[in-house]
Order: sequence, then structure tokens, then C-alpha cells
Amino acid sequence: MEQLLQSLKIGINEKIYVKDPQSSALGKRIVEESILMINDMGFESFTFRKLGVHIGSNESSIYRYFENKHKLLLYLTSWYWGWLEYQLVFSTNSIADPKEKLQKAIEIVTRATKEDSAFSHVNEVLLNKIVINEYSKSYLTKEVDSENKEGYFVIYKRLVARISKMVEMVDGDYKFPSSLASTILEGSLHQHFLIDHFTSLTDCHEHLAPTEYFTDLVFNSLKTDSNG
Amino acid sequence: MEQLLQSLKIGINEKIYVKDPQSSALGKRIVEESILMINDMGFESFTFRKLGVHIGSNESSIYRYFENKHKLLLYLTSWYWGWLEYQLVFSTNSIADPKEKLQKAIEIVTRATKEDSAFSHVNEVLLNKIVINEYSKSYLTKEVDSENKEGYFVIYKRLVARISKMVEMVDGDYKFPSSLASTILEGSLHQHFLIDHFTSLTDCHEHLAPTEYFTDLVFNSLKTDSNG
DNA sequence: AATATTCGATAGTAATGCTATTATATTTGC
DNA sequence: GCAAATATAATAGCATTACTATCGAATATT
Repeated sequence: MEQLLQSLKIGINEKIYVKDPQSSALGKRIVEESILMINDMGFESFTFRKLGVHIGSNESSIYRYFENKHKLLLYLTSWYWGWLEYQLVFSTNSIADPKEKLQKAIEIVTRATKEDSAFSHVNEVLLNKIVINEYSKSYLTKEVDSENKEGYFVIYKRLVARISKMVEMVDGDYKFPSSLASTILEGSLHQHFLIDHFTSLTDCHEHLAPTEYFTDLVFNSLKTDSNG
Repeated sequence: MEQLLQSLKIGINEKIYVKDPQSSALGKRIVEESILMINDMGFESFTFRKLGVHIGSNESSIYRYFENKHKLLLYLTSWYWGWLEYQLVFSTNSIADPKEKLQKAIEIVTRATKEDSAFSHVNEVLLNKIVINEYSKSYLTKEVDSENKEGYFVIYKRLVARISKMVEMVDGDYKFPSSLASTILEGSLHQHFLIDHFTSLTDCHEHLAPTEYFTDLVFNSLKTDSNG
């Protein structure tokens, strides 16, 4: 696993960046430190000027990598979904039984990221928190449609499509495989947010994870050989 | 219904505004026109200066009603949830059968707002769109916890609690009533967003509304007299 | 008629979100 | 080992944003 991950490069739409941040030390620092800063101060307060000061570099240098902070957020979240997709494919690949496969998929995408895999400059634990707190801001904009056309959300869409297909493999008659898949992904982020800030709005907590909730939700919705 | 609605005043936490916008003509115009503008240009591009120009009033006058545009968003969304709560209570009040009651509740909170009830200066159709596109920005901030303590989200929380209780009335053994309730509310906003911008991520559309999806999801999760 | 209250107008400030230019490193290709 | 290409740093500048403060005029209240 480690070796595989060492050589993993997540393919991100080239239009998202001006210059590939993976291509230089400064680019990597921008990604690395922006994750820490956005996590600490939130996306709204985060600016390229502050990032420049933080990494001892210049604001204008950062603009050579990303047009603006919105694009940086698109980059970071794309990276996260690509990373998650990789884990999903890797972990479910060898599972033949559709139910078991879907169960594993739910587990992968709904669990909290607990360990930084240390194979890159990206801190996945913090990035997971950024995705929970900031992802929806990347698409809740007036530019969604044009950015969608440009392919800025392909990785996320592919991930939903993969889960949707797994749902179909379990129950070909189910009417809402895509809605269910998007509910799992987006709903999981939401439940994790609720655990942190609105405990009264969720039943999930440390010992009853979102994974249990979504597993229950999904397998009660699908007719399987054993229960239908 | 009309008469009841005429006299309806949605009780919004006084800390959200500096001066009650319902208390003056200017206040009402601020609310009224901000809904149109946020809908047109999105919350990010919307500013008090632009609103001032739009309503032929002064920026500083708007600040006498709301500290900043974030508070205005909190006000608008609170108003929306209060309005929805009213409809929920009104429509489910007389229903005795728990399943039927829950079914009705799902219908109320997941449907798209299609008509402006015309009893106030608030355009509910546009406000519904604002909630779909902007609501999560009101809580995905670094200030959530303190604002939650101040009671800025009470209406929304009460709405989730109401639905959660209805779920419990249908199946007292179900382990995730609050998570399910929050999934219905938040997931519904998300499905409506997907219908508008990411059709491949949802199975819902004009003739298969989110209501059908969530009804299916909920009643498959709950053990009821008839199916369990 | 006196007095609050409200509102409009103007001004000002620090920060944001950039862009442009120039100078200095650093890498690389020969 | 040197020149050319490229990358980065430093500085400046600009329009806009998100306010705050002050003052006077209009309006409502008693």
C-alpha cells in the first residue's frame, strides 16, 4: 500500500491551476500551508496575502499558481475526492459480492479520516475537515454551471457515479441510485459537521458513527436477495 | 388560511438584527429587495452599498438594521424556516395517524416553494431558492458555536426536532431519528440544488420530486405496523 | 412647539483581491 | 562554465469591500 501510494498522483483538471503546484517546492508549500491555514482560520478569513506571509513568500508568487482562492479550494477538494476515490477503488476492487462491496464503499466514504498517510505534502486529516466545513462553498456559487462545464467537478461526479453503480448492482430496481449516492457523500459531510457543532441534530457520535447510520439507511432502502 | 397568515409574525431572535426590519417601511424594503438581489447576484456579490443604491437609500441606513450581510442572511433564512415550521404545524396538526403525519411533514418540507403567499413583503419562492443556494454558508463559519449559543439557529433546530419526534412516533425503536430528520431537511435542499445544476447526481426531476425520494427513504428505514 | 427618532449624505479607514513591473535568483541547456 | 530561460521576490498601485463616524434634515411623538 505504502509503495503504491508513494507513486500516486491525483489527476486534477489542469484548468483549475495556472501552474501545477506539484511541479515545484513552492507549489507544494502553497498547498501544504494553505491546508493548515484554512483549517485554522476558515476559508473566508484566509487570503493569499496572509498565506504569503506565512510561507515567507510573496502574494504575487501565489497568484502564479492559482488565479484566486476559490480555485485553490477547488484544487484542494478535488485532490481530496481523488484521494478518496483511489481508496474506494483500491478497497472494493477485489470484492465480488455486491452487498459486501457497497457496504465497504459506504465505510470508506463515510468514515472520518484519522490518519495522515504521510506519502505526500498533503495532510489528509485536516483536508477532510476542510471538505466538511468548506466543500459546499466551492459549488454554491453563481459560476457553478460554467465551472461544471469546464470539468471542475469531474472527480466528485465520478465518485458519486461509482457508488450509484454499486447501489444498482445490489438492487437494479431501486429508483434513486444517484440520489442515494449523493446523499451518502454529502450527507456524511453534514453528519460529521453536526457531530462537531449541532449534537442535538444528529444521533451520531464517537461510538455510533455516520457509517452505521448510512449503512442502515442504504440497506433498508434496497431490496436484496435476503430481505426482499 | 389567508386571514391567519395575515396576522402571522415569525418570531426571530432579536440579537440577529440591530433594529427590527418589520418595524418600518425601510426595514421591509431592505428585506424585500435583498431577497431579489441575493437571488440575482448570489450572496458573495451582494453588498449593502449595492442594496442601498437599489432601494434608493443609504448604505449607512442599512447598517442601522443589520450589523453585516451575514446577519441579514441569518435573518432571511430564519424567517424561511419559521415560515416552513408554521406550515408544517398547520398542516400536520389535525392528523392523528403517525405515518400519515410524517408523510405530510416530508411533503411540506421537501417540496419546492411554488407560490408566493402574498401576505407579506417576503417573496417565499425566491427565499426558498436563497435557502437552497446559500443556507449552508450561514453556519459553515468559524463563529457557528458562539452564534449557536446566542440562539441564531433555534428555529431550524426546532424544525428538525419536530420531524425527529414524528419519526419516533412511527418507530420508537429507530436508532437515528434526528439524523434522519436532518437528512430530510438538508438533503432536500441538496437534491433541489442537484436538479438545477448537477442532473447526473440525482434521479429527481420535475416528475419525480425529492418528496418521492425522501418518502421512500424514510418509510423503508422505519418499521411500521404494516411492514415490520 | 419641543423633542426624539430616523434617515440621508459625506467622509474616511483598513483590508481584500487583484495586476503590473522590475529586479534578482535559480535552473538548464549547450 | 556561461548564457538563456525560467521562477521568484519586492514593490507599488488600484478598485472594491466592509465597515464606522459625524452631521444635518426630515419625520413622528407628546
